[in-house]
Amino acid sequence: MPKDIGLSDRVLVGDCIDIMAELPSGSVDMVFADPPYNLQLAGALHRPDNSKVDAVDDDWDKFEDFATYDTFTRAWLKAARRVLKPDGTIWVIGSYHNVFRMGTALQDLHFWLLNDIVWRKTNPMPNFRGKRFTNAHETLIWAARDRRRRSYTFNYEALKELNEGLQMRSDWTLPLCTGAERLKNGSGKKAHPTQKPEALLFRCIMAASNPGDVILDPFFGSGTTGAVAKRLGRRFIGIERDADYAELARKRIAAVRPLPAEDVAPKPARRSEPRIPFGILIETGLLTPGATLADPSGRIQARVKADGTLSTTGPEGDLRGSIHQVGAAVQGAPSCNGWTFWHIDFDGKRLPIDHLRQQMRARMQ
Amino acid sequence: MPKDIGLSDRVLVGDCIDIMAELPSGSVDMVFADPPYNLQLAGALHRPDNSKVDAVDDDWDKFEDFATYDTFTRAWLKAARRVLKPDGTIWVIGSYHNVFRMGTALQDLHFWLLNDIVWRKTNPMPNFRGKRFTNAHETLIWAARDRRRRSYTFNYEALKELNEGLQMRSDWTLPLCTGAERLKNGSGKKAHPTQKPEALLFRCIMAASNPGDVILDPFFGSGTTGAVAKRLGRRFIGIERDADYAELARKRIAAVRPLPAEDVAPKPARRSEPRIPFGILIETGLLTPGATLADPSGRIQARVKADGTLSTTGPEGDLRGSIHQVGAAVQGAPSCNGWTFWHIDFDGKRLPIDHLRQQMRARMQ
DNA sequence: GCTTTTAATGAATCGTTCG
DNA sequence: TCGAACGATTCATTAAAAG
Repeated sequence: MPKDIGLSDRVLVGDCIDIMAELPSGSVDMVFADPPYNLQLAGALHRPDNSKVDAVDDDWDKFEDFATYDTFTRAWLKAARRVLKPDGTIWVIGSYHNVFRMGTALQDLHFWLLNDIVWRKTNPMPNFRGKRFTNAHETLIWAARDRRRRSYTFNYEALKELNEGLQMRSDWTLPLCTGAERLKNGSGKKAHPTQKPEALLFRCIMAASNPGDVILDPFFGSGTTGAVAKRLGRRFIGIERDADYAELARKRIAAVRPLPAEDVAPKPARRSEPRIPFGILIETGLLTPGATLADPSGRIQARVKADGTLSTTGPEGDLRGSIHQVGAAVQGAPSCNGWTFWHIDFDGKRLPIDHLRQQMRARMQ
Repeated sequence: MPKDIGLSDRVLVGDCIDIMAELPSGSVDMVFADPPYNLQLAGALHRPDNSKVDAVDDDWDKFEDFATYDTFTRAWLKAARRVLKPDGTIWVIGSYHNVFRMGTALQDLHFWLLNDIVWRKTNPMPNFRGKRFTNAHETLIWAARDRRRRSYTFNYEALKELNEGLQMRSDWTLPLCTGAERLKNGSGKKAHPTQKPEALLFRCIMAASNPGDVILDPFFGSGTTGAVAKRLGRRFIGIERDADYAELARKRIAAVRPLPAEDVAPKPARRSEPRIPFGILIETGLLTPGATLADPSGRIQARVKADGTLSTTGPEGDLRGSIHQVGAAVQGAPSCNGWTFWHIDFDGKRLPIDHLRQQMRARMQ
């Protein structure tokens, strides 16, 4: 146990660069940092139902330009590196707005990148204007303080167990922090704009620290890092600029009870079969655009398009849409399972395209 | 069709920075780039059974330090930006070794990031030493040439169809390029170390280009970009430093047959349909002055005037204006699509007036 | 009490055309 | 070039309200 025990399990209020400068060097086992993302939002965004999106437009996320953001990033990373033990590791989380600048800064400051981890959100906010891909993930970078030191903590076996006996991969599928876990203020609104789910911190802390280790979070916010650290028997140092958030975090953590590790194992992953979009059969070449599909009798035919739609001529004119939509339309039925309705001739046999879906599932195992 | 047709559908051998300098500026619709990853492997890597992993250790992947890699990256990105049309977009792909430096360079060169995309590999190479998470993904960055230009190509509807009616997300699950698709040399070994799956290029090209567009790949390698571009009715310019790889790509692409044009046209977006002024419905008798329109619930009503305006009594007095203006006002919303907001009773059903617009469009064919 | 509908919301760099 | 007008656009969850 280090002697600086007095500093741990506390939330310090102030600028993280200043406060880290006061901490003894080489005293921290792991850093988790969720800094401002520098979102650069232009105007208000409305949903199709005309409601306004509650965006992150706080002052703490505003930077004049990339150079200002880089200066800030390098300053706190440098301070964090001094405080880390030689065998320590750091986690940072960000989106495409800032994560490339953080990754570059980490490499320039001689951190050694171990992995980039993708947090796949099961329930992200959609892209309301249809102008981009749904931004459905955030990126974490996990890095060692030094290239040379190879004795950093990585609880390989524990993570493998968490993943049902398979090596934990670099993509983690987890829901957003919503519902009862999301801290609310008096009026029922979210108390902090960017509260992270505890499951995310659980996995980072479980992977890269041991019970009794000291974990530093320089952008403590609502205190998720502290809550999970306490629950998993780790110590923590939180730094937060906003006194109200710091107080919120203190109260939250005070209510947390440390638990034996076996009681906090996450829910096992769902075993359901993965959904296979029809389009992937085309993208991977199992089906060719222009191919002809037919109903079980062979009387109704339709043509496969490159975008995964079918086209055919129905009683009321041209039809184009998904395998399910066109299948329903040609039958005059309210709905249709296109996977079992549409068939393709293969080796002289007429097989449902569900057969191709099974092949695809096997490939994607 | 542009006049520089002579340059497209060719594989040029040489340094991509030199060759791009010879191309006319603003002549390319989309760039796809899979540059060297700067892997920095310390020594040979062995599997648990002591077999050696066939890692990427070619000379083209060796850079002395980050500064050298950055200089190279900025030089080819700058050249690519000059060659791009003002509304063009660029895709780059990389791993954590180099993608942060590419993202930073893109931002510094005033590209405007649109998405980062995660390619989740269904069958990644495991981590043999158990010292890190299985590196199971690579990252693509999709960026517009300019922040201002918002008319870049994004075939939203086509991508949505490829994903069975749901918005395409920023995480794509696709298998590695293996089996018959993987090009082999005479002795049965892989002909190129980093051949990308055609399914990956299919999605990029389908999303961000139209048939006939020119797609430039400055690190052509085995020519996956060219093969998929040709198949989807796009033109391409490939640049490859290694004459043997260029020849491999030429032969590969020569065997590709373009799909029929009708099969590769993306599903058209609604905004590309001809504009119908509301007043035409009245002029042509589809709607009669004096008719009553209502909101979806039927609670709010308005009266159609002969000049194509609506009039109603709102909470703050009489309102009169376009279907959009009045719709916004009665909802207290900043804007409103009057076509979908206002309904009319027809054969006992309440239908949006967009239904009448569809009839009008059909008549005007 | 139970089921069905409706409403709310999440780190968002989210438009195009015409006069 | 700029302002005004047109009009295109959402998924998974949770929770409250309605039946």
